[in-house]
Amino acid sequence: MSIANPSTSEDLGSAAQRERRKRILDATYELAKSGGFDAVQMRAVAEQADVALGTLYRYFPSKIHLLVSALGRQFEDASARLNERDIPGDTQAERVLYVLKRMARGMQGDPKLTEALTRAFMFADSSVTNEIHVVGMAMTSIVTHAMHGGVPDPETLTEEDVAIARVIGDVWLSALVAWVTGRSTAAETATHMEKAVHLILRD
Amino acid sequence: MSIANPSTSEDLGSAAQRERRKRILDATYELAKSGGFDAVQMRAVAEQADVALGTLYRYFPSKIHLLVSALGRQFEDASARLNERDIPGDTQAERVLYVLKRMARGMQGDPKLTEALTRAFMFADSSVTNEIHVVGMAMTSIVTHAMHGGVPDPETLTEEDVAIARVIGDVWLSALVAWVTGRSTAAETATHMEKAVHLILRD
DNA sequence: GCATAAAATGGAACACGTTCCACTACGTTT
DNA sequence: AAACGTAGTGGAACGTGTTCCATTTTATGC
Repeated sequence: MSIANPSTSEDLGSAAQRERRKRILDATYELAKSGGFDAVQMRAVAEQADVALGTLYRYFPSKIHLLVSALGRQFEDASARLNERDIPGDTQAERVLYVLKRMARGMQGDPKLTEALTRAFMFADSSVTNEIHVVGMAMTSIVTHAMHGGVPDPETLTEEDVAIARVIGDVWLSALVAWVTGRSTAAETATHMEKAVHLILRD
Repeated sequence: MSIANPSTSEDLGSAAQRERRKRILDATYELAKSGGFDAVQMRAVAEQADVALGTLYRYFPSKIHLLVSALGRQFEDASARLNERDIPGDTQAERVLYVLKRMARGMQGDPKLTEALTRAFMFADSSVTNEIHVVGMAMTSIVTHAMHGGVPDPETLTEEDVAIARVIGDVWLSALVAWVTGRSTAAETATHMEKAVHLILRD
């Protein structure tokens, strides 16, 4: 009984199980990318991952868990990639806007995928806390990293910085939802984020 | 053919239609209040409103439209009530926090209702733009009103003010979602909002 | 009043998330 | 190698949002 909760546990189980989990997340990714939230149907995911429906549910107890886990993987990748290099910009605001715009560009390139993952994130309840936390940490890490123009030294990372990062993350999430649901355009979203960041980070 | 889109149209139709619409929204409210999002089942709403299922769908084309419309009614009421009186507090931050706390208290008193309405709001797509807009306007109005400590004179209401109100609204929404989905407590939410508002409004 | 169009009704039917179950395959222990 | 427990399978079944349709009721124009 090594995988009590395969979606969050550190213990990833046997090679076969890791393989299955990967196939499932890959199938989720593909379906989300081509058809958005609605296209990620549990039967379709199971079929494309070559796994029985029951098995899918053993690995991920709901569609929301599945999608939020996929989102977590995306964010961790993005965070790792961004943390590799230094962030250009002379002020905190400039650097934060740089990474936000970069992320926005990535998301606009895959609108269906973004829609699916954002929807899931917004719909998640407390049973998805662990998966959500992964995403929240990645987001905070990305913003604080940008604020400091490099990997944040734990010394210089104040409470205040984290609070700021969270507020920016909140605004970003709201803007993202508005964009994903077709209530605002990409350009409006960009303008809004720009205003918000300058409001919060007046270096 | 007077009600092409009864949920958003200004033309509210005949008395019988207005009456039906009200019964439906009341039923939605009751069900949401006692059982949250999941309890607002279309068959249940129809039955409680004493209306056929098909009729319910004629008035509100989806569960989301229904719930967001109910949310709009709530917000308009709240906005109207708040705009009646002056807001106590010496600084913008104090006044804004005053109204946000007031609203938070109201929502915490009806957690199921809040959960249902917030969920719907987060899940709404572009087909619900009109209903969403009602909510957004009410929110902005509440915040700008608080910032100015009274009904905002259109003269003194700058672009900047509106941008600030929107950012605060965004943070508030994110915080609300976190609370509603059980990912943060009421106390944490309050603290977070306090920090955010002081960050944004440094009078 | 009557004819006609619009709205409402009751209920069947469909789609997809989720649950459940009987059965099979696989790996571990002895 | 046999027995046992866990994971996986295939598929039926259920709940709820949504659609559809035949029929009845209500409203409107003449």
